[in-house]
Amino acid sequence: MSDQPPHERRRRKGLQSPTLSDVAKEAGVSSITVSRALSNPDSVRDSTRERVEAAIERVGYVRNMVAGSLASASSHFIPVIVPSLSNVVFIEVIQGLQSTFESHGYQILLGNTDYSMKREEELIRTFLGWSPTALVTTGLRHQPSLAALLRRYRRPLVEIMEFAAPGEALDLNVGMSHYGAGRCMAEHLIAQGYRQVVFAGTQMDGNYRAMQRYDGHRDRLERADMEAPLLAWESPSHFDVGARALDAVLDRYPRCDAIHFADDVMACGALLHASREGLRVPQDIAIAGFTGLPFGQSLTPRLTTVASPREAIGRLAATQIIDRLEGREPQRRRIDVGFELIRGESA
Amino acid sequence: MSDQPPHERRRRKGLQSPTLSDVAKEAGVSSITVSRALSNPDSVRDSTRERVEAAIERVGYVRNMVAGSLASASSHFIPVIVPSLSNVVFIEVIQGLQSTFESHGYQILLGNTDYSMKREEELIRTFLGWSPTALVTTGLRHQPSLAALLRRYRRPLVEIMEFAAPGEALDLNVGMSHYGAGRCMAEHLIAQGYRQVVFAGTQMDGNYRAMQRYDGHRDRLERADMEAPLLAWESPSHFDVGARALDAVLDRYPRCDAIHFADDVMACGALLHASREGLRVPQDIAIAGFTGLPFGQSLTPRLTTVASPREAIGRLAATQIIDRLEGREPQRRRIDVGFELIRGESA
DNA sequence: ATGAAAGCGCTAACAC
DNA sequence: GTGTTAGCGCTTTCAT
Repeated sequence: MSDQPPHERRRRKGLQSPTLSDVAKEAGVSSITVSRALSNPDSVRDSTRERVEAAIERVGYVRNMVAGSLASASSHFIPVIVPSLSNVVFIEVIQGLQSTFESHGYQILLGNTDYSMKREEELIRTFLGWSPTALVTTGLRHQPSLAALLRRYRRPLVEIMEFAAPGEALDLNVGMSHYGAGRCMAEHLIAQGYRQVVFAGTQMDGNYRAMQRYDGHRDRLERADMEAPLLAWESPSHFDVGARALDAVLDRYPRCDAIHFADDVMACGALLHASREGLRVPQDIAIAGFTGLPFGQSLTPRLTTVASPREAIGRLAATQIIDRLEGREPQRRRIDVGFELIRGESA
Repeated sequence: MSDQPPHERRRRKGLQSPTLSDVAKEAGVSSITVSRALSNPDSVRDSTRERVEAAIERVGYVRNMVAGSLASASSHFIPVIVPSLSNVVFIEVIQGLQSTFESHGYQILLGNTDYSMKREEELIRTFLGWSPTALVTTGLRHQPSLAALLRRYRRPLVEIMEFAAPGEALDLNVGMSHYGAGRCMAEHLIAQGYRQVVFAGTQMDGNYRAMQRYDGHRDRLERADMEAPLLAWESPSHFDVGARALDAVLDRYPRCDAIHFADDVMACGALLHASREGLRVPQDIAIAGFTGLPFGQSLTPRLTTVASPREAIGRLAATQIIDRLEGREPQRRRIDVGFELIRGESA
């Protein structure tokens, strides 16, 4: 087609940046050869590749990734859906994913659900329009319509943070047992001799992994014939909330001797507040957390907590995906990254 | 393969998901009408739009953003280049950007330079291949070849974190004076009567904004006929580094009465270490930081620091871009977000 | 190892 | 307000 009158006749906004065929002309080859020299250098002769590279340099070619993705029906994008960016945990997971993906040429598309499953579905539906290479999402619970969609998805999909029961995950899975973590800490508190333990957390409805930790905590306590009161706040976790939680617990449960917090931020807030108020930890009140953030370990007393391998979750999830993409079916489709009890002096 | 005789004959992997023209057929209109109903609903008649929407629903259409971006030579991607993801500061900036962009339908592409200008150039060159709508990058210093490239870039570009001198920024700019922040704290320390102040920071070469703060600090001290020794570490900022810095300063500068840290993380590490070691702050040694992180304000004594409006930088940068994209030229091309001295009890 | 042709699915441009 | 046509710049397919 294109009955070009004299010469050059790009109808649209073209003529801005040089294209593959500009490079091809410059190098005296066809554009497909340039394409190959770029995406699979070994498939062209050395001398050809060198000429192409020189031509690219000369014309100042920048590869158009959008066109490439359309033609190949696959971008190098990998959406990563997390429930929050205010929580360091997810930042560290993202770092683990990012560093691994980056070295393989994949680019993360970040989606933040604010703990809303509805938002998760919207985000994923939008991202699917970008022909993503793979998908990473947080948790095992999704809206039924999204779950149905994802079951039909034919590319690698990893659900992170929680360890799935056999058959529970949609595809790949990297995570830990939050129920187990909660139970583990409860076990420790019982062993330390605490008899009246309150669990305190924030946004326990949306953040159902915190609720799983509570479940583990409660089940273990009930097995020891102890009650397991729960105090929950609506605001996101913050030092201040931890401080207020400490006051509230002391007020409402005067005989309470230990608080099991749903996360380290609250726990540290409480720890610092206790020291300001002249309360001795753990003698007057014991404090335990979850996550294993560095600054809990810099405080005096050091925070007793359960540490989760956050960056490892990111790295392993990325590795699972890359294995699959490179044709090596991952050895294990589900990976339990485990957790570790850190015995500080606070509980 | 697939030498499909008469009709239907999608040569490639097609036939997976429905396309615009499938929807068009279903709705009994042309595909451009469907396109318009999607991108500019007001440009089609209500009844048409409703029929289109119903058709979309029926065939389960997912819009192909890649094809759209190719045809319009513009994606809805906005690359955001930051030097680090381990530093909360940039996380908060990203949150500010993300929340604003998201509500306008733009998607961030995150790039992490690890404080390398070379890496910055590589990242931006790659991202340009995605036909980004705009660009956000950190700082005013770039490799000359990148600066040249960016000067030719014809879409909104914001350089964040530092406030530029007139004519210094490439296009738009949102930031603060780091020199001024360093000087401000030095001023405060002098006014408090400290006579031997050491500046301590990490990665002062790559992180030249920390060096600007040191410059402001040094200039102010020298004006008061004081020396301004600098202690620098290569490792990234961390509580431990702050603790070690405290030891090192006490060892090498026995008469030192105040330490001005390049950031709050180090400063808090030092503060906690001091309390472990039984040093009184500020009587034995005063400690000052920079950033204004919440947990510095939860410690006892509270950290004296200079707070930077991090999320505001993100929001304002995003707003600048959106104004420009929507045809409203921003009132000010450079925005100084300023900083604030927080007087804790630590210095 | 290289090339020619045919789209990928959408939107810009220009009718009507 | 809606349709027709011609690409956007690349990669797939098939041939040599």
